[in-house]
Amino acid sequence: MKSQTPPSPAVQRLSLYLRQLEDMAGLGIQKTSSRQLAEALKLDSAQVRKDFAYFGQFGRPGVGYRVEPLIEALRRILGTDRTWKVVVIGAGDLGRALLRYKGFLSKGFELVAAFDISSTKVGKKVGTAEVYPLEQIEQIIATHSVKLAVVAVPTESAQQVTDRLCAAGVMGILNFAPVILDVPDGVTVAPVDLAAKLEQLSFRVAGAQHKSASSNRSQSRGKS
Amino acid sequence: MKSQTPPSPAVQRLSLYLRQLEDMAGLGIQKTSSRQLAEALKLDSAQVRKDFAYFGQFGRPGVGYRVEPLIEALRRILGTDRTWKVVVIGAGDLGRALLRYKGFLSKGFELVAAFDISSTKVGKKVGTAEVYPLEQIEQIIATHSVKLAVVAVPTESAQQVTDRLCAAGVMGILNFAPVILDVPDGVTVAPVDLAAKLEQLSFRVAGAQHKSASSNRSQSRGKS
DNA sequence: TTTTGTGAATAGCTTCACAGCA
DNA sequence: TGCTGTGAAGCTATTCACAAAA
Repeated sequence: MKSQTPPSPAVQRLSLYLRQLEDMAGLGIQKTSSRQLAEALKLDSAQVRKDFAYFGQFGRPGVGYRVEPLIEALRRILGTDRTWKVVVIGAGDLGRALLRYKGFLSKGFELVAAFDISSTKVGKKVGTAEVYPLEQIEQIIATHSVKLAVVAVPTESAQQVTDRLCAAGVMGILNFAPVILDVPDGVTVAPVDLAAKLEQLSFRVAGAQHKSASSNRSQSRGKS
Repeated sequence: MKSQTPPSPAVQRLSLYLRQLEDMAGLGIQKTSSRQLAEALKLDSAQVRKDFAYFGQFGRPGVGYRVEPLIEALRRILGTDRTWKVVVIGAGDLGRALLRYKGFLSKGFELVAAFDISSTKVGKKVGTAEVYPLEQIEQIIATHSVKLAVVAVPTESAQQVTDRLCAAGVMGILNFAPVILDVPDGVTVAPVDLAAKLEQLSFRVAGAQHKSASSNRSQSRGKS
């Protein structure tokens, strides 16, 4: 029980472990092992054990891990043992696609409202959320105590929207705009740059062309 | 001119440098320095220099880097000095949002076709691409020599669609389905797991709650 | 046996610090 | 002086390998 600070790659893998364990639970599987998890996720089994060890002791030597308790533990660690309210800024194609995506709720994220500058979109319902005018960002974030937001606006308005979100109390931002957002200390940004992801693929594929000895194993990251 | 193999984090940052340089070029800026780039991207200036050094010598001591030549060099390295044809599998909300996104073309990616199982979507045009039935995947990939694909289908069909793509000659896959895809050697997968990204935010925000001494600087990474 | 948890060893990445060019 | 390119140092993360638990 040393409890060092967890490497951030380990925290990212926690999401993968959780997903895999949820899949297993759905199949009625009740126990598993670091080896089984490692195989499914293409990792080293020692890595699985070490990742868990940063957060506590969850397994039993000679036996392995019980699926359900481990799922609960990972959710507690990730903070998704409760439901987070999330707002989406920008009800363009991408924003609306996210609002309609069914997978967030079961993972602990409820999209409670969307915001858009265009009056043709305001008032419409997309998925389970209504689209509000930008003016109401502060009010709705405050009344719902929203801590997480998705930025899906054009690049030009991303920073100013972010400033308002931070001022209104948002602490985590999923950013789809291809720009590095400036945020105050304590606010976390998770960038999603799709063009950059394609560029990484381009690099690997173009690189694999000539030097046929591509060593790089990669379900690439994400770093990402 | 040692040309070690580039660390994969360095390759990811190449996309950031390129984006920043393109922004600069758009503003008419003709030269820059590792310090300037580092500041804009919140990195260390030595890191910027080292990242470039993996691929060659692009700057001049005492002067810095010329923006335009550096952009061209980075595009060549990333393989986006040409245009890649890309297909999108799945014309649901997300697939259609991607098909309508204007930002890919200028980055060197042309969405040439979409595929969907639903006959109500087949035949429609979304963005600049037409939606074809799944049966035509092999034929269209072959006739256009498509090397990159986006998987935006439900989790259950992601692996089988992937198998077909790989068999048809696709070498890089941007995967939005929350599952680890099995691919043959030489094929690269870039996963985009949005729920996992939100979980990372949840972890940071929930963690920052009690232990107010959050040390983790982070435009987090994703890695990914 | 099997499988965890973990110190020790290794590998990988980032930052330092400075020689050399402009 | 200002800035690059780069070995060396320092730090972080992964893998090894084994003692202890079941």
